[in-house]
Amino acid sequence: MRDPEQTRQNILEVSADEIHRKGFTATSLSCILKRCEISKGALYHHFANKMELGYAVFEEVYAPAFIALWQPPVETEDPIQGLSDFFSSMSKEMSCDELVCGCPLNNLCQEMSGVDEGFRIRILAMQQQLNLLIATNLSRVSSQLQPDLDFSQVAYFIVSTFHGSSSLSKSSLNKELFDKVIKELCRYMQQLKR
Amino acid sequence: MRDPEQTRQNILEVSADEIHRKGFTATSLSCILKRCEISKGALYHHFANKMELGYAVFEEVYAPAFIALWQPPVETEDPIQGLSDFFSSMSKEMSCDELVCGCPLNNLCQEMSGVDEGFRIRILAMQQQLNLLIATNLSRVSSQLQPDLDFSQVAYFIVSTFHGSSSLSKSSLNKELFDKVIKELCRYMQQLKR
DNA sequence: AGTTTAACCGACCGGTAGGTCGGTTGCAAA
DNA sequence: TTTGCAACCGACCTACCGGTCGGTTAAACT
Repeated sequence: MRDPEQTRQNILEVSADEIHRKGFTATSLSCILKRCEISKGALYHHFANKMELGYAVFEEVYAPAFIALWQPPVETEDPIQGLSDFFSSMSKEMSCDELVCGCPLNNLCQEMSGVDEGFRIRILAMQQQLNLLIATNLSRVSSQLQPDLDFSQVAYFIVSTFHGSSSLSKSSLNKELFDKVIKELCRYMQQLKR
Repeated sequence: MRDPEQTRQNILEVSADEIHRKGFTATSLSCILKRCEISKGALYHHFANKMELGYAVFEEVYAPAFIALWQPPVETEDPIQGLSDFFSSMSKEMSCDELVCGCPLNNLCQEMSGVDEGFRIRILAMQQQLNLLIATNLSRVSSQLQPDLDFSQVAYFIVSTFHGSSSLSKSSLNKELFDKVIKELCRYMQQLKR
C-alpha cells in the first residue's frame, strides 16, 4: 500500500502542474493536497516547507524536462532548421491552453527571480546552460553561418524572443500573435546562414 | 489642508511603484497606506476595491507613461535608428534596480492576463496600440526597408524580444545579458534596411 | 452660525495562507 | 510476536490579506 517514493513523485508532479498554471505564490498547498489525496502531514514529511518543494519541482521536474525539450532540436545536423521546426511545431501542436501557460522557466523567472535568491540562482543556471547548449551547437556549424556572429549573443536573443512571444499570447488568448513572432524569428534565423 | 485630488494622485503613484516592483497580487494595501500615510478608509473612499485601483493605475499611470516612452523614438525620421538609440540608452542610463523591475506592461501581462479578464483586455489593447504605432511608422519609411516585410509581424517581434530581454535581466541581476540581447536586436533592425 | 456632506479614520470581520505537532498506522526487522 | 520507526493524519496556530462600517473632521454653502 504505502509507497513513499511514489507519494513524493506524485506531489512533485502535481505541484509542477499547479505552479505552471498558477505560479508559485498563487499555488496553495491545500490545493496540492486535494489533488494528491494526501494530508498536510504527508507533504511536510517529504518537504521541509513550500520553498523547498518549489526548489525540488524546479530541479527534479522542470530542469530535466527543459533540457529534454531543447536538446533534440539543437543537436540536429542543422540547428537553425532544428529550432525553426521546433518553434513552428509548437504553434501547430500545442493547444491554446497549454501555450497560454507559457514556459515554466520564464514564468518562474518573472515571478520569483526578484523575490527569492534560491530560485534566482537556479533559474540563472538553467538559462546559462541553455545558452551554452545553443551557442556551442551554432558554433559547431559556424562554417555555414555568417562571419563575425557572437553565438552566445544570438542564443540569448533567440530565447528572449521565444519567451517574449509566450508572454504575448497570454493576453491575446490565441496563437495568432505567437505565430507572428515565431514566423519572424524563423526568418531571422534563416538569415544567420551565409 | 485637505486635497482629495492630491490624495488620489498620491495613491495612484505609490500603487504604481509598488505594483511595478512587487507585482499586483504581492502588493498589499497596508503597504500602500503606510507609504501614503493615509487610512484604509481614505483609500476605499477613492477606489471601490483593489482591482479597481489596479485598473486605475494601469489606465492613468502606466498607459500614458508607456505611450510617452515609445512614441518619440518611433516617430523620428528614421524609426529603426530611433528604436536602436532608445534601446541602447536604456542599458546605459537605467540603473540595475530599475532594469530588473522590468516593463510594467509585460510584468502585468505575465501575472494578470490569465487571472483577471479586466486586466487582460486592457493589456491586450495596449499591446495592439503599441504594435500599430510601430508598424505604421515602419510602413511610413517602407521605401528604405527590405521588400515584402510584414510590419505588424516585425513590430510584434521587436517588442517580444525587448520584453524577453527584460525577463533575462531579472535572474542575472545585471545589465550584461540585457545588453547582449539588445545588441543583437539592433543588428537585426539594421538588417531590415535595404 | 448653523448645516450639510465629501473626505477621512481605524477597529473589526471572515477567509485563507503556510506551518506545527501530538497522535496513529503500517511494514519490516529482530 | 513484539518492537521500532518511517510514513502519514488532521486539528490547530499565527499572520496577513482584502474588505466593511459606524464614527469623526474639515470645509464649503446658506
